[in-house]
Amino acid sequence: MSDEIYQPDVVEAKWQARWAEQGTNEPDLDHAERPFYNLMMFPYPSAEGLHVGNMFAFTGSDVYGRFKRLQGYQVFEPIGFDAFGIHSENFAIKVGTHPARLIPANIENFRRQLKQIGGMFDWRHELSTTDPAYYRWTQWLFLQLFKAGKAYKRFAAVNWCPECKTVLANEQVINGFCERHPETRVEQRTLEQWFFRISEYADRLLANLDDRTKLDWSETTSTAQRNWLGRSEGAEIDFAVEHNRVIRVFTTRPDTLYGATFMVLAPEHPLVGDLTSTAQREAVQAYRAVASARDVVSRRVGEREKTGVFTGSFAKNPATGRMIPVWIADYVLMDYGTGAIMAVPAHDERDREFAERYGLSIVPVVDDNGIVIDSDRFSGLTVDAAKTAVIRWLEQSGAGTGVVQYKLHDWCISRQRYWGPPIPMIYCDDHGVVPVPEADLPVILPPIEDFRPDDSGISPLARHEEWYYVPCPVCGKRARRETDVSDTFLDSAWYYLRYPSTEFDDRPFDADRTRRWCPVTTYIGGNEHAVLHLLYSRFIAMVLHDIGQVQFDEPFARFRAHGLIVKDGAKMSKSRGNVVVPDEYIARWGADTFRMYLMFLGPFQEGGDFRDEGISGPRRFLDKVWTLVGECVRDDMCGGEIRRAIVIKWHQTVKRATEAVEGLRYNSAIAAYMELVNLLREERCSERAVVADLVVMLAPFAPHFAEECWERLGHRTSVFDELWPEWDERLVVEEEVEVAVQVNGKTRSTVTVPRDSVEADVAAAAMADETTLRFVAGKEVRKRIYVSNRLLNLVVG
RNA sequence: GCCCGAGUGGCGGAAUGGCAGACGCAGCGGACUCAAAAUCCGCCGGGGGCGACCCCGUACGAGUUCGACUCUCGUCUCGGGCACCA
Repeated sequence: MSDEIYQPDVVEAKWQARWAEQGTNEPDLDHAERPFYNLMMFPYPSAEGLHVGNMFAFTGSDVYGRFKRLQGYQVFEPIGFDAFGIHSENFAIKVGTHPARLIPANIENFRRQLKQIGGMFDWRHELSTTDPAYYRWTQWLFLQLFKAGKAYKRFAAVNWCPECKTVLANEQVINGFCERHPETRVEQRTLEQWFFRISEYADRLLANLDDRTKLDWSETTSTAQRNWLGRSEGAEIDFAVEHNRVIRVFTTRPDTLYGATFMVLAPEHPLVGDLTSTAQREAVQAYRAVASARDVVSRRVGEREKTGVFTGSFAKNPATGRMIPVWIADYVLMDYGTGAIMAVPAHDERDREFAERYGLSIVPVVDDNGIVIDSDRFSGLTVDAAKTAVIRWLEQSGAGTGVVQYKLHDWCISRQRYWGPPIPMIYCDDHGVVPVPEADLPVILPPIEDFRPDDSGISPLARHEEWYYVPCPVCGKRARRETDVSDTFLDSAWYYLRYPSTEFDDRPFDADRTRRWCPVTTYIGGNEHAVLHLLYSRFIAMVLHDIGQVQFDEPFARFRAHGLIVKDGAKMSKSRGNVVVPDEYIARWGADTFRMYLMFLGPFQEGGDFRDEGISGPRRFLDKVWTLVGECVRDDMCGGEIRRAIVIKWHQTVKRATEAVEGLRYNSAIAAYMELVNLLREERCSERAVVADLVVMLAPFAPHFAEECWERLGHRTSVFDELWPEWDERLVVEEEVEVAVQVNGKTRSTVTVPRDSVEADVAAAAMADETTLRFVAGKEVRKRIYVSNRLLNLVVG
């Protein structure tokens, strides 16, 4: 190979092969003394392959992992494929190829691309969620939750597309219509489905967000989780109705109880039937029919016009003693609070709109200053004081209690689909719901060809009798399998636990391995998973902790959300047609240049704009370093004494780069390297010690390039067996510094003084400076502010 | 509507409250070349001055401070998330 010309393709092929041969990226998982688990979100292997956004995310995480390795950690950086799920299945249906045939080809392509960009992946521990050796344990996980009482079955509303003949996820419903059939209105159906009791964990999921020892996360991500958990403090209050029944409501405004002039129940509320008078029966039934026909999505976010129907019944306001009418309306949701509200039209916009439409009375009970009025003994209190006082009164009188509500709902994990792990449950006429014995796992997903969903509302698996019928594990009589598969988010809720233990086929995760490597040291991923994936993973870890399976209850000690790559001002997406395919850039410029460019275009946590022109800069930079290394090898040009300015810049660069990389400000680290190289070139210096440090610091960004340079410098071992350089704080500042001289806060001049000069000396130098004097002449210096080695401000007047 | 995040040259962006625009891209001028590419040297926020230099400038308006891109309050714009959550 020519030493003079940098040929990325040759260099990259050489080092990728050598890393594989020598196991460079394979830490000793059983004996690592400084283990560092560097995790990135595993991709869904689409047919299109990895795009620039994926490459950006993976490279940024890889840079950090390589940096930690150079700091002396044993870094485990695994990768895998999130290959089950509705995306893969829908794509398979669209192109008419079975997903089991489609996915391996996609994975093969992803694997090629991931190797191509030079990630520090430990390929011994690759996994795919579709592998029976993996989903066996996903099913095992379900059984542990079932045994712990954290999984249960109940009826719940789902979106149903009559054209697709299947259940849709909420994201697949666009304004009440099917994503794939824009003319077909989505309906609501009620099916019996499996749920996990995540809402039991709401307070713990919330509390840990504030515990930095367990959870050091991007603020945007923890804020998103806080909002999603949706904690509200308030009260549950009972309103008496006829026949000794009560309507229980939840409110965050117990202070407005005296202003509650009517009640509203969700149309599905179980008391509606009993409360409906004969005269109103027909209207109520019609309204309920309309509400239940509407899909789940538009029921929530569709047109906001408030509609409702009077039930014919009245309830007694426990504070005023007045009888108030009970209505039903679909703006009240059955799955939040108690499914019933006390309406306070004077102080709630929705209630006001409803009251105005139907001519219901509006009674203000809070004045403009936030003081409660017309509320008996609570009048005159502030809103906050009244909340407390009303709750105390409710509790004393037995009419209600103070409660905390969360928006978080239990996690529905049933999918009436094919491409997922079958839920490992069996239904027996005599023994009811029976879990599949753990020894019988995995319940293999049968390789059926008619995997498309049909009209029945049950999974395609139900059509296959040879699979569907199974002996009851208890009595051996003919029983039926659960035909739903589990949510993809269950696959990804525990994959980090599997990675260190992929070679064990008799346990999901080895206890020693898990203790050594978990929780994950640093997790980097997209904020689109701020709630679902990251929340579900936390919940699963808590359950596993509580049943004694793992020692931690938070899976990701540190999480950082990376930014988005945009193109032409818009997020990259297929529909916009602005997706950039990385392969051609890598072929033209080399993987290292591509990595450098991605890391240079903006702060990693903010993302940036992908522009073709920008990529030549990092390539020119690498070419310069290549030349510098060549010069260093031939003739270590300023060997002996290095110029002072270079020593200073060298130490500054180490400092800046160390701090920038640790803070994921990769663009700043690269800029620092460029400045150092520019100076070395100006000074015609290729001092060996400086060049060697530069190559090491460059290694996380341009790993193949750095390895090659390291070898050219005469080394036989991998550059990743080196240690990241350290700086000497005393050598970060020049012996002579230029201090800015301000007059009344405006910079007017500079003076050069010895480093760490005292204020009086700097002031003397300033008063000898001609430019400064022009602004000070004839005026009295009333005050001086001195910032050591930086600035002197003279306040004159 | 609510909650985050962000507004700095032609562009991407840099600045523990201390010389705004580092670094890179693009552009302009020059060197080398028969020529082009590559490479190298120089210029590169706006305005004024022959010049040393001066004035203005970090979305907008106030404030705190000796000093504000940075902190506080308000306004506007963009991006993202949540959303009939009582």
